[in-house]
Amino acid sequence: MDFHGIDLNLLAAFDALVEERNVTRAAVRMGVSQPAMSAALSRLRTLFEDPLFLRSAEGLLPTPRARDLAGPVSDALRRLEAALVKKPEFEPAQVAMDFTLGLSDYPAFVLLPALLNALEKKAPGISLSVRSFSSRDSAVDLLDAGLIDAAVGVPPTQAESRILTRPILHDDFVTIVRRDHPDARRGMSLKTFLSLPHVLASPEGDRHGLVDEALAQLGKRRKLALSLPQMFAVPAVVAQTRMTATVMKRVALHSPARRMLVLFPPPVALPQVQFDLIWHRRSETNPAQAWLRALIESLAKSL
DNA sequence: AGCGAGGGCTGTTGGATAAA
DNA sequence: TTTATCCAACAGCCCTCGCT
Repeated sequence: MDFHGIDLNLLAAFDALVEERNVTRAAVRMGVSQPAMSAALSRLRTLFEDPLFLRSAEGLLPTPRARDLAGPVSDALRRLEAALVKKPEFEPAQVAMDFTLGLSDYPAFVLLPALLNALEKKAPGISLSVRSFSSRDSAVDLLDAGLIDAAVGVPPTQAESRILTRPILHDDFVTIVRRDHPDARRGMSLKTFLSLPHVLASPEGDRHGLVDEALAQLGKRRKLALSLPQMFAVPAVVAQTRMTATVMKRVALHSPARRMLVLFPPPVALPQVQFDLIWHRRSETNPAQAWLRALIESLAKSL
């Protein structure tokens, strides 16, 4: 067997290029600079006497030679990794470390109490930092930059091979008004719903939400009196005004203003809201991060 | 065997340029 | 506009070689 001239790191670079189809992202994945990855690609081209990847509008396209090599190289690297890198057992009770999670408001509200209680019991040496994010794709940016270990939020708009997701939380909407509201004694009909001023919680400050989309399909519009980014302020506002709001059920049920509110099924059909656990492929096999993800998933299931 | 010098390789940053 | 590539200058590591 003659491996003369073949550097295993070059094969790892090739594997990263096959997966990412982009020199810059492959460089990030390998923990080297972009020029270094470009140089590695140049050495691979010399080694295999083939251009391997060609630039196109869709990114780097593998040549037939690169496609032939991709599977065997990937298999070989996985086998070598399994054989050579004996991963240490992760013992949560013994470690001292900090995890950073990206959480939008709702997952932070729903998950954090249970998560902190579980960490105190199972891993007292682990502390948490939380970074908030507003738009659905900024979680991906934070993961790409390595600023967070995982995120929980609405699924990213575009599927990316380097970003992994799993649905862990669902919730339904309810329409809320204050308990002694004179216009809602007989329930929440569509007519009543449309006659009341509405509060909309929107992280991006939009004045158009899922309710407005559902109403538009019926050819209807509601009166929006207030749009605010603080989702958890909405029940308190509704409890002390004649406004109504349509919010996720847990937001209403766990609000301090819960006793002053009455909850109705929304008079328009609204989809269930889904929140995903989101993480980067590079942390897929990290024992500590895998343990944290499994813990978050099991806690979400038990809610 | 141990040491130091020299050279090659590969990495970095910073900048320029070409191509999609 | 974004991304890939190339270049220059420099740094660190490792191997080879010659010497003791």
